[in-house]
Amino acid sequence: MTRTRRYGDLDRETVVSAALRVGSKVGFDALSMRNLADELGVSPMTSYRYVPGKRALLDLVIDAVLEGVEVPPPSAGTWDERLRMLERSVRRELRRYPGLREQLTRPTPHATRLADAAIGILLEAGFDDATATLAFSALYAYMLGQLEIDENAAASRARPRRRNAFSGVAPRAEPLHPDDIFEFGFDLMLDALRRKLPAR
Amino acid sequence: MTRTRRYGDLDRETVVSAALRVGSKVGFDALSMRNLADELGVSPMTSYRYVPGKRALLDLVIDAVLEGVEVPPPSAGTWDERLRMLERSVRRELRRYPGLREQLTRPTPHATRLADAAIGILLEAGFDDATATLAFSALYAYMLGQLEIDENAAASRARPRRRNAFSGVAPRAEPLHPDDIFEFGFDLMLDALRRKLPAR
DNA sequence: GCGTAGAAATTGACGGTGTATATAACCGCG
DNA sequence: CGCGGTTATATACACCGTCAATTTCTACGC
Repeated sequence: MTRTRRYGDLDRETVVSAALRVGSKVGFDALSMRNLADELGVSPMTSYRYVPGKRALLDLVIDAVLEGVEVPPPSAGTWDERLRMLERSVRRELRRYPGLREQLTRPTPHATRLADAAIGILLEAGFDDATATLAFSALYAYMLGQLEIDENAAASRARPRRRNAFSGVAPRAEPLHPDDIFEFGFDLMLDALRRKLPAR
Repeated sequence: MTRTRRYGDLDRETVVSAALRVGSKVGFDALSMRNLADELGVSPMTSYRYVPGKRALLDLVIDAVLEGVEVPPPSAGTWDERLRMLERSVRRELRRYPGLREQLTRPTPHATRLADAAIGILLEAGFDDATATLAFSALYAYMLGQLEIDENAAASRARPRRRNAFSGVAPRAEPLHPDDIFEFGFDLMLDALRRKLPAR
């Protein structure tokens, strides 16, 4: 496949998707410009013609992943249902590529698109600017944190070292599905938010 | 200072605290076994006699920082007040060392001590095992996520590149203090949790 | 068909990383 | 003093991101 590459047929998108592939295979922490070049069947410096550097490449990868998330239209349900769908989609997409999350450190175009959408939903629901902003921040932080926790837990599981729970999955209860853990906290926030809404 | 070092007077604790110092100075991402050695006035491989490797060193650093957090005793207030104090302390400690948080990937002894304490408080409050676990996970995830968000925001601020909000601090509202943002979401969760408590 | 400009890809190097291994320096004890 | 074990160092390896110089290729005018 990547063997028969002809002179001109490399472009930014090909590089980005190869990076996504390599990252998924070896982990995004182990993604390097060199093994990316191997995947492309090309020498290490070649990618630099299509991408300014590694940091920028990762931003592009993130953005490509987030591009797949679509915002539920108003017809999809009430504000809280739509918010849940949106946050679930983002979460699902990020969980598809473990290790990518920690690279999400900057407001890429699609990240801001999704943030704006979430805030928009909150504004429509009747929250004022400040509250909508705060609520978004809370929901987003929660999602990020929950992702981080279960990536760490998954990593611990992979390298067993010593059987030890914690990291959100407590010692006493039998292991719960990450989705259920996630929904629990999300519900807490939505419940409290609903109550903050001015009566209509 | 680190100049007059005599033969035998190096130990694990000295190494760990030097690592904490270097990390605070140059950022924990830029902490290396080599600049750590410089700080200690010693050659690069020396630290390996006191610490198994870099990953383990970082765990020790984390644990040392978390050691400083004390659990509020029952006399300190109601369950929710104590939970808030605890989470605030952890947050404050982690914020003191930006960049350390992303190294918190494993259940070090003091991390589990604090997690157990938090779950303990929830159990005392009257939650059953499963709910206490879930609630802890939610509160902890939220704190982690909020820390991540404002570390990223701080990094963006440091390297201005392009004036752009997002990352939890939305475009429309004037910048809020991270503490206020944090408390907002924390309140949401506590409010909802209080309501879940079986009537007494 | 040929020559050539410009794009595309490569080569090689530099300074950095974590760490395995082998060696040297030191100190206390007999 | 000498010897043994602890402690520190030196050296080396494989890998990293990326700058700079160079080579290879392709498309186009003649």
